[in-house]
Amino acid sequence: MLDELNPQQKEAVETTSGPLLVLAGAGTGKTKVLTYRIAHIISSNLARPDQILAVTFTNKAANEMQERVSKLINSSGITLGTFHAIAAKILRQHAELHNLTASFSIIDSDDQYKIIKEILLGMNIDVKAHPPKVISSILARWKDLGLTPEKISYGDVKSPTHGIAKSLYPDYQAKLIASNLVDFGDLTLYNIQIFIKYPDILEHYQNKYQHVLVDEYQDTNPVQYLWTRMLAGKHNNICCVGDDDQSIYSWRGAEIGNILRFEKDFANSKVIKLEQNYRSTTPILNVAGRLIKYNKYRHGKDLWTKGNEGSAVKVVYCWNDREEARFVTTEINSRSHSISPTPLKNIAILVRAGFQTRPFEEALISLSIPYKIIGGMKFYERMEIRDAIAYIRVSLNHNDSVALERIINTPKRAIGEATIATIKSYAVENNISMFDSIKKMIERSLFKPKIHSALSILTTKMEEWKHTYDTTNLYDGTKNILEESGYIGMLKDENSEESRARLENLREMMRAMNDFDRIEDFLEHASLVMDGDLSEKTENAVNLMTVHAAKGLEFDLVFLPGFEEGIFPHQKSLSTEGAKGLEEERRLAYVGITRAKKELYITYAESRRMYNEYINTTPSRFIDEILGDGVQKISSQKNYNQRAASYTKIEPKKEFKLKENFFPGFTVAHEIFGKGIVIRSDGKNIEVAFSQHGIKLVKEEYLIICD
DNA sequence: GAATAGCACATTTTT
DNA sequence: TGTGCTATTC
Repeated sequence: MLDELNPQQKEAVETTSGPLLVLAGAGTGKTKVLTYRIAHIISSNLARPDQILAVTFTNKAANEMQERVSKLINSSGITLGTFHAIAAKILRQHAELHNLTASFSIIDSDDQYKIIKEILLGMNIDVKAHPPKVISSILARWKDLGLTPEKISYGDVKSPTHGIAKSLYPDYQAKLIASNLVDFGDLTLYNIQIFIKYPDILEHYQNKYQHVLVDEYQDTNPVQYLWTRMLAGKHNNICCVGDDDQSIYSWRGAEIGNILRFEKDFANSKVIKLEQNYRSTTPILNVAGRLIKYNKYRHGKDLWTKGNEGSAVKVVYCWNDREEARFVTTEINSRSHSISPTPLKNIAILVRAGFQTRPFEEALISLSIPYKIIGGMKFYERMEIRDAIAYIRVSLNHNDSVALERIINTPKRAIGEATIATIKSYAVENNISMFDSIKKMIERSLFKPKIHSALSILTTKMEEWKHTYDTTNLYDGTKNILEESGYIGMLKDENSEESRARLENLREMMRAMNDFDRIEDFLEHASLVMDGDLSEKTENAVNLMTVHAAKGLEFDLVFLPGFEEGIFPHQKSLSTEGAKGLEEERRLAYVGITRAKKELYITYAESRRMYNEYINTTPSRFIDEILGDGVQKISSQKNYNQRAASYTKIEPKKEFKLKENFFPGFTVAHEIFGKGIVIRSDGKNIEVAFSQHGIKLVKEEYLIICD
């Protein structure tokens, strides 16, 4: 088994005792080391599977690791999952120590905003001046640092909004606990609080986990760092794998210092560098290497690869953002029509920020190139899914006021703001949950008849639904709740394209539920694991996503658009984080570059539409930093004209002049050929790339501009 | 209490 | 550019 590893990988796999840091550059076989190490520990009888703890950040990474380990060895029994999932599991064992029950729910950011907003309104604070979103992220950062409400000092208050956050923090926590809820940050934080307060509990886990492995160590925040350290504290067999050059989550509380400090933190530790890259060509690695060398705050690694082939990295000038999109998409189009086409699923457009995707989407649509956006609207973020889950949550846990409020008037039950307000104030006065308050108010006939009957039906049903899953499977149970509540009826009555899609999503969710034994397991999955789309179709489509979302992925052909000052590096990163921000932006660019296996295009536009107007941009400083061997600078237009000559019948010599009305990049429509994009124009004859009919030369009078 | 219209504001990245 | 929120009206 170990023969498949290079010397450094082998050393990392075989160094099983004591603290080990594996600095694994992009594409150097990091997951291979982790999985082989686990297999090696088990097969050499160094530990049993249940004595191994392996932690990742994303569910995707956890799944991949699980899969690859099980191919090597019977791995059942190992604790393998994300920080959040494992911490949730541990917290459920000891929930009562935080005044929770084992069935607590995990809320997402949307629920957080709602709770925070409500507290703000109660405090008579302007929600516009202190947005719940901002406050929620302040609280999250504090939790990342391990700061509980009583630990917030005036030094942590960096703005008026921080001050509001400080004063609201205790109420926020109290509200969560009262509703039997926790947020993301609570999971690991509550864990370490328990570990500190109850050393015997910590010791139990320390004894159990003889080997601890952490993936993407550069992304750990202080609490996660402490959590891992505590759990590995006894046997001290901790293996952290990561790449300081790929630390791109500081805004989420990650501390690159954790990985840079490793040798100081763990006495007698060993550090192994993996530098042989199995992914990219030499030109791509050269570009990546030149760029990242500008960073000061790093361990320092040099990636290399066998063989010297590979086409040059292209740095492309475009005159505006639409032209940039046009260039990229026509480039993709020509690949898929070439003799040896690159499958679309091996092509990615990686943007710095979400708003950049729009011109690409438009251009891809007009050329009829299938694409998928990764990390857009997530399945569980859909309204109907959240509503359904809220119904289930409040049915199982009547105290979950957040879920109750979400669905109390969905479908419409004539319960408006005013009624909800009276229920809440009654709840506060009597120190009971909203649900109990409704029940009491019904008993005392405090509602008007219409509302009285609506609420009494709802609460009675909820008490029934609490036991729905005792006798039925998850599919039927959920269907029952959604039908009896009128939710499905509401969507059926609406009978629109949208409502039918929502019903289909609900069906998809219910089908997925049958993979679980207990409803509680499904709820946990929904709040922690259900990332991306449920339907993991590996359809052949171009991948369009942010660079952040692309971490860990690889593609034959990668486009990195928007290499302009202000976008990449992003202005906000520079203005709020200064030099550190710039280094993180550079790491982000590094991550983007190292996604490419065979070919890489870096593009920049001279003029870009932001908000509503065109602004002129400056090429990114990163472009200057990567120039050198294996880089070719081209201009989108020139490049296009060369190629256009080879596939169209137009005489290549003929000079086209731009006419004001039909600028290249404009979407136009033709009566017969349909929609297309203008390539160039001499005023009378317009060369158009039609999505259905290919490139044609048509007269101006037959075209209309669509945008 | 629900529906509508008008207005303000946005765009960094997310487990 | 579009969306999401608020105020206004029914």
